[in-house]
Amino acid sequence: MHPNEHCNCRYADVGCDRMEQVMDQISGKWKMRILFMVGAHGTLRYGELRKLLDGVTHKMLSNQLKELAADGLVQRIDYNEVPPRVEYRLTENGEALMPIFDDIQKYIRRQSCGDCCKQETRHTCCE
Amino acid sequence: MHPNEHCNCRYADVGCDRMEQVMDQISGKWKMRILFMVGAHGTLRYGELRKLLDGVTHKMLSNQLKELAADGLVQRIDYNEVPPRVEYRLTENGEALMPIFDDIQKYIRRQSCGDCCKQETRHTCCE
DNA sequence: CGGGATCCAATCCGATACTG
DNA sequence: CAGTATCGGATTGGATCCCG
Repeated sequence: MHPNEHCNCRYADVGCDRMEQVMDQISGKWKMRILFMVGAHGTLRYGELRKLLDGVTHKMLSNQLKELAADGLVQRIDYNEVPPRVEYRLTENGEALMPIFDDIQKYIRRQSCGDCCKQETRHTCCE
Repeated sequence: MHPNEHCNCRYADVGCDRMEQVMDQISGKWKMRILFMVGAHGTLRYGELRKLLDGVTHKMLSNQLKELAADGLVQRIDYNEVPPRVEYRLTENGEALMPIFDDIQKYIRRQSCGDCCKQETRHTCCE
């Protein structure tokens, strides 16, 4: 039985395999952080991304980037230079997931956001 | 240095702790699936939810539900009956995260979606 | 029926060392 | 600089049993 047949649920895609696939692709500790950071900056070198993602280890970042690239969400651009220079940016598909982060920001703004940010610079989510 | 100060990134909230907190709350293998399923159905008993989430174990579902409740995303309603009857629904905060799933569906629809759904019933994402 | 407790396997993940 | 390889601890997750 399709889950929608006997309930009044609001989404037609409950149980859709592709939904689960996408959720898998962006769950995990670092996936969303990486997508968000790369998407926000447009283009990032490996080392820059590593600095921006607080606490990520070398291993995790390279693994997660490899998975995101395999899933077609980020693009890896190797300039074949010495020393190496590699840039990451979102693919068209990856860009298409960015609205998720707009939603999360809207979600944050609708709540009281007193001390949500430790940094001195004020963020839009705190205004 | 705030990550936005010297780049042209599109989001003001890069590095915002609250963003990371929310990402943590919805990452993990089952969190998004649970939120999506409960949100889509409005109200679900524990056993119903368990049947709908393919492959979830007793332990995982109860653990993840407890975390989602502690994070204020789902509401647990215990009717104190024998045998027990417990219902779950989204809190106001949980509801506010639902647009994420609309985004994922839009994301799916913009791609070729040939055999993304095994079920016989056609889903909107396949049309 | 809706959990909690326990034991154990799988995997995740961090630290470190190494490479072109 | 941008990775890969390896080890080991921490965490996740499954199976089972128990309880009101």
